[in-house]
Amino acid sequence: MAVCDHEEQHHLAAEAAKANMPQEEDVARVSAVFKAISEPSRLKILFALRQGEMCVYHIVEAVGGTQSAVSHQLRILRDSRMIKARRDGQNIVYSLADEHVLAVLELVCTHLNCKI
Amino acid sequence: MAVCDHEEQHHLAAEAAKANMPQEEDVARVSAVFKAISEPSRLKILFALRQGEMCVYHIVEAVGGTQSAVSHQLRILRDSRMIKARRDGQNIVYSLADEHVLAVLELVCTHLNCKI
DNA sequence: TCAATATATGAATAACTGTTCATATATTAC
DNA sequence: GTAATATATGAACAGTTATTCATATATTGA
Repeated sequence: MAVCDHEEQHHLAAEAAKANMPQEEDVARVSAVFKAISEPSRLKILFALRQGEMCVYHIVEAVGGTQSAVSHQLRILRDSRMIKARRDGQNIVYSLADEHVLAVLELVCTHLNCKI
Repeated sequence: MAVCDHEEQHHLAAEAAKANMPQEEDVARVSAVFKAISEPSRLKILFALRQGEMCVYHIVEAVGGTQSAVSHQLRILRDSRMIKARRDGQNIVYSLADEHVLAVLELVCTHLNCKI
């Protein structure tokens, strides 16, 4: 019956895990954030915006790629609330949504021991 | 010539962004970490392991799905160093790799204002 | 050695995602 | 109003990824 040498301990952990598992909806929300910042091209946009707000033209200049591709990526980052946008005349000016964004990036970079 | 009303400011930011952009390799490493924890099924495994180490059988019990699917996900999490494994007799016992893993999860949950 | 159990893995398929291209919308200047 | 500029978006295609199924490996106990 025992499936492993730690049946009692692991079973309790599994029960606790089920009891404390976040709701599907919250898992999906967290997942969406990580997915948004998991593409290299989107990561580069976030790294670029560390320097301050920029309009699309200059983001393209900073990260490369086509205007269309960057614009699609900006939408995904915006939908997942990692960046915010404001219109300024003909331009849309983007910036990081809040201090959490940089904090997450820095935490992972620390974890990986890579300087950014 | 000016592409936006903040040409000077944005151009400087873009130049700084290019100068401070992490190397492709580092972007890829950071990207890989976020990708690893961006799938709902893998996120659930991490949430489950908050309760302590568990063998595969009990992880399956905690998060659902088939043994094979969970095993594939465990490999991805392991390859990206989010979890670690040790053999214990017939079982492989998994646990979170270090305190950074939970810290990142909690940071994002705080950002989203969802309790986990 | 053999059987039983726990876990891992390769291949195939289905679903998802990023980019490109063409085009649409919005703002400004005339 | 029209032209020019900045940005966004829909569709299509290509590349990627998660799951399933079948099977392989590793450990234990007999």
